[in-house]
Amino acid sequence: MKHYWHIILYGSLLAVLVFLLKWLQWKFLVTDNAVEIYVGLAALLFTALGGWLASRLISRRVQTVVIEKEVVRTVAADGIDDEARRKCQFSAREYEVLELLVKGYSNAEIAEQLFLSLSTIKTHVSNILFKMDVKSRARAIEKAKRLKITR
Amino acid sequence: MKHYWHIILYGSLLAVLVFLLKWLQWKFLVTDNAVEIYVGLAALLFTALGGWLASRLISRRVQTVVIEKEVVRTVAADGIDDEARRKCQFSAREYEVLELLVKGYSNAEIAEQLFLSLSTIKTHVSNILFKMDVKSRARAIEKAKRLKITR
DNA sequence: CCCAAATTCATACTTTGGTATGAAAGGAAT
DNA sequence: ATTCCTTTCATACCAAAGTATGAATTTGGG
Repeated sequence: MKHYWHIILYGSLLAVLVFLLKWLQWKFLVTDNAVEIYVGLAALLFTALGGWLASRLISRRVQTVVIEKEVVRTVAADGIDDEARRKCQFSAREYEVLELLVKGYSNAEIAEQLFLSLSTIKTHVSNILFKMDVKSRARAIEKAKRLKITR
Repeated sequence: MKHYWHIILYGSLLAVLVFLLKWLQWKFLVTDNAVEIYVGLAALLFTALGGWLASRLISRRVQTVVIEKEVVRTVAADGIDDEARRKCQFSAREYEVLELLVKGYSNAEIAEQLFLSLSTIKTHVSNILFKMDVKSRARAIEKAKRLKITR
């Protein structure tokens, strides 16, 4: 709606390029295989143009999804600690451990399910608690459920 | 990495179109202004191609954003399942302890808040875990939240 | 009043949780 | 190639959780 300038810009570029091509044709038509050159050139140019155009138009879709991001902000307004969220950038493994931890599994059970040693789970859990800024798995469970960190 | 076919397909299409344009040129070059026609045609074709290509390549980003959508939906109204709680037969005090336990508080913190000794809390917690048929406070928290026993 | 249940507290003990530290191996980015 | 991050594991140590048992006090109902 408010992006008419896209079409205008595209039309203008089209016109300019057509004139450019006309000029190229007038200058190089004396040689035969010059045609392929500027056709290929035009193809590349317009492919790039189409790609740029599509990327601009698709970026609008991303912005539409960003509206759903604002719903996240709404949750943040309801009590999500943005600073905590940034600190909570879990690694892939840590998130796996967290999912089981939140289900109430003990370290030994998590180790068994992920085929890892108890030491490894202890390390992961310790790092998770640090990243979540809590001092016990009980608080981690409560916080994770409250902030909807896991499903 | 595993999308080499994109480039291959693009190259093939480019070749085909160049040959097509060559044929158009051979057929319509007798007339002068036919040049603008197939140049415009080529422009449109390659613009569309570029757009399609870009849309295919960019479609991934949109999916990445959608993941954050799942974090959003949270505002579900949560009520207490009285029946689930009655099945556990908690005493008044036990329920008080349970409410704090589910919030992730440690035994010491619960004792402090209820003005009771640590021993008393341990007794209550132990009885709560027995009544809930779980073996750790972590599982108790998970179960209580899943069955909506507390607020 | 008496009984049963609830509440409180303690002591001792075992298990689990959590921290600190170090180290080794593999992957990815510069 | 080197550096950084992740993942893995180990050992040691301290704190917290959980169990078992016993006991004193309170409370509500028959």
